Amino acid sequence: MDTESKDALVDENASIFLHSHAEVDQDLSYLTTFEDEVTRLQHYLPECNMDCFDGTVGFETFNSLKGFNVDSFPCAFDYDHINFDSDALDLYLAQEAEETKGDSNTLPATNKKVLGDFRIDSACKGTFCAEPADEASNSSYGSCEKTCLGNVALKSQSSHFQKRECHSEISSMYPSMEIALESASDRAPLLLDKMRTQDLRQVFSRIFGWETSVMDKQWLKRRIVFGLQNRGELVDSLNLLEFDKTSNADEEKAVVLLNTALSGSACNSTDILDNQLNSREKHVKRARLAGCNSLKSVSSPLREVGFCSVSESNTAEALVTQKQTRRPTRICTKGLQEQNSRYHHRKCGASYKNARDDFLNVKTHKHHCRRGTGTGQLNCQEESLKGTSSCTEVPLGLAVQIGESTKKSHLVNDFDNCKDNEVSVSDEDFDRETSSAESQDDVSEVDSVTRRKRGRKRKQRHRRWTPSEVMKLIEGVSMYGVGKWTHIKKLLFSSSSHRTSVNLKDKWRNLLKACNNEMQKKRKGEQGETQLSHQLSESIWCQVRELAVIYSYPKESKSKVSCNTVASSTPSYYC
DNA sequence: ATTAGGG
DNA sequence: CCCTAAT
Repeated sequence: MDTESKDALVDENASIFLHSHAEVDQDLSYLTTFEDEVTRLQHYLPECNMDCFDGTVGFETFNSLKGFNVDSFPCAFDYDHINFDSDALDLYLAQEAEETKGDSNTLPATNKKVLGDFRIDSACKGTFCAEPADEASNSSYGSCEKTCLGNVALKSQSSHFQKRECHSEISSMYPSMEIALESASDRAPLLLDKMRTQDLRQVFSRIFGWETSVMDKQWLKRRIVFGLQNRGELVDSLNLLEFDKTSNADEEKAVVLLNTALSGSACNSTDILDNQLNSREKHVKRARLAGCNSLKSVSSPLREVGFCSVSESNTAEALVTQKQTRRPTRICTKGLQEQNSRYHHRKCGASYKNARDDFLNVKTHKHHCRRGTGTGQLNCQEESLKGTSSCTEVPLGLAVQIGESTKKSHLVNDFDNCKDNEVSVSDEDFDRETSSAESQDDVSEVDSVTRRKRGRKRKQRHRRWTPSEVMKLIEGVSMYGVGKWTHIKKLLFSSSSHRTSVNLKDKWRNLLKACNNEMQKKRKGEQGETQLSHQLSESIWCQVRELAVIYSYPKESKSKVSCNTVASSTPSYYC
C-alpha cells in the first residue's frame, strides 16, 4: 500500500467518520447507538491517533480534555469488542473501497483477512493490545500517523492499565473478544457495497424502523451491519448473503434477502422489546467488569455467565443476546419542548455527565418531574406520549422492587416514585445502566407493565440495589468507613455510573433503617420479611449492624441504631 | 466538591 | 432518589 493509496484510504475513512455536526444533529438516527457515538466521538478526534481509539474503547470514561479517567478505564471493557468490530469494519470498508476503485467488481480474498486476522495480544499484562497480524500494517504501526485507521490502531498505553488489578479479568476477557472479532468477520459489507444508496437506505429503514436522511453509503453500510449485528442476525444474514453472492444474485435480491433476514423477528422493535423486556440475557453482551477493581475481588458470578455467552456467539442463545443488546432508538424532542416549562433541567451523575453531556453535546435533555408539581407529572407523561408517539419506545421497565412499597414508609424513599422522565437519551444510557450483570434479577414485570401504563418512558431513574451491590457497599463501608462515600464510589462502584456517592450514602442510611427494622421484627418474633431481607442474608444484616456500631452513622444513630443497638443491645447479638 | 440530612 | 445546607 503506497502513500497515495493510504491517503485515499484516509479520505475514505474521513467520509465515514467526519459528518458535520449539523448533519449529525439533523438526523436523529445518528444518536441511536453506541456506535454512532463513537462516530461522534471521532468528530472531536479527527486526527485519529492512538488516543482516538483509546477514546472509543473507554468511551464512558472518556474526557475530551483529560483523556481517560484512568481509574475507571479498566472497567470500560464492555465496549471493546464492539469497537473492535467497528474499527475493523472501518478498515475493511476502507480497503474494500480502495480495492474496488481499481478493480471494480472482484473482491479479493485479502479483504477477508482484514477482519479475521485481528488478534488480541494478551501478552502485555494489563495492557490492552489489538494489532493486525498483517505485517504490512504493522510496519507503520508505530508511527500512528493518519494511516492509523488502516493499521487498526487499537492499542492502549500500558500505564492506563497497570494500575488496577484487573489483569485476570482482562485476560479472561480476551477469549470473548477474540470471538467477537471472529464473529464479525464481515462479508455483509461486500454485498452491501454492491447495493445502491437507495437500497441501503431501504434496508436501513427496515432495520431501524425509520428513514434516514443520510446518503452516505459508507455510513449506511456501517449502520446496517451493526443493525444486523444488534439483532443477532448478523450470522444468519451473512449466511444468506454468502449464499446469495455465490449464486450471482443481483442487488435487488440482496435487498430482499436482507429484508427477509430481518422480517422474521426484527421489523417491529417495539414488539421485540415487549417480549424480551425481561430477558436476563439482555445485558450479557455488554456485561461489564463491574467490580473488577474491587480490592477483595468481589466477583459477580453472573459476570462470567455474561462472558461465556459472548464467547458462544454462534449459539442461538448468543444470538438472542445480541439481538437484545442494542436496538434502534429515536430521539424524541418534539412535544418535549412544549413540556419544558413543566420540567426543569437537572444535573446527573458526574461520570455520566462528563462522558456524555459535556462531551458530546447531545440533545440529551433531562427532564425532571417532581411529585410536587401538581398536575405536571401526569400531564407530562401523557402528553409526551402523544407528542412523540412516533418514538414511543417501550419503557424498559427497570427494576423497582414492588415488595419494598410496603416498607416505603420505613425507608428513606428507597422506593422512588417517578421523578425523572428522561427522554431523548441514547440507548447507551440504558444499556450501560442496566448492563450490570448483577441487575438482571431486577426486572419486575408487574412494575414494568405499570410503568408502561403510566406512559413511562423507557428511562427509569430508580434502580434497585442488588444484593451484590449492597455487599459491595457494606464492604466499602467496612474498609473506608461511613462517610467516605466518594472513596467507596471510586473504588468499588467505579463501573456503576448510576451509583453516585450520594446514592451510596442514601443506601447506607436505608440499610441501617432496614437493618433496624429487621431486628425489631426479630424481637417480636415476626417473620414477615421483606423482599430485601430475603435477598440479603442474615450475615449481611449482621455486618450492617456491626458497622453501624463502629461508625454509628450521624443522626441515624440517635434515632434507632444507637438507641437500640449500640446502647442496649449487643451488635452481634443476632449473628 | 463532598457530605449530612430532610423530604 | 432529590434537594439543600454546611463544610
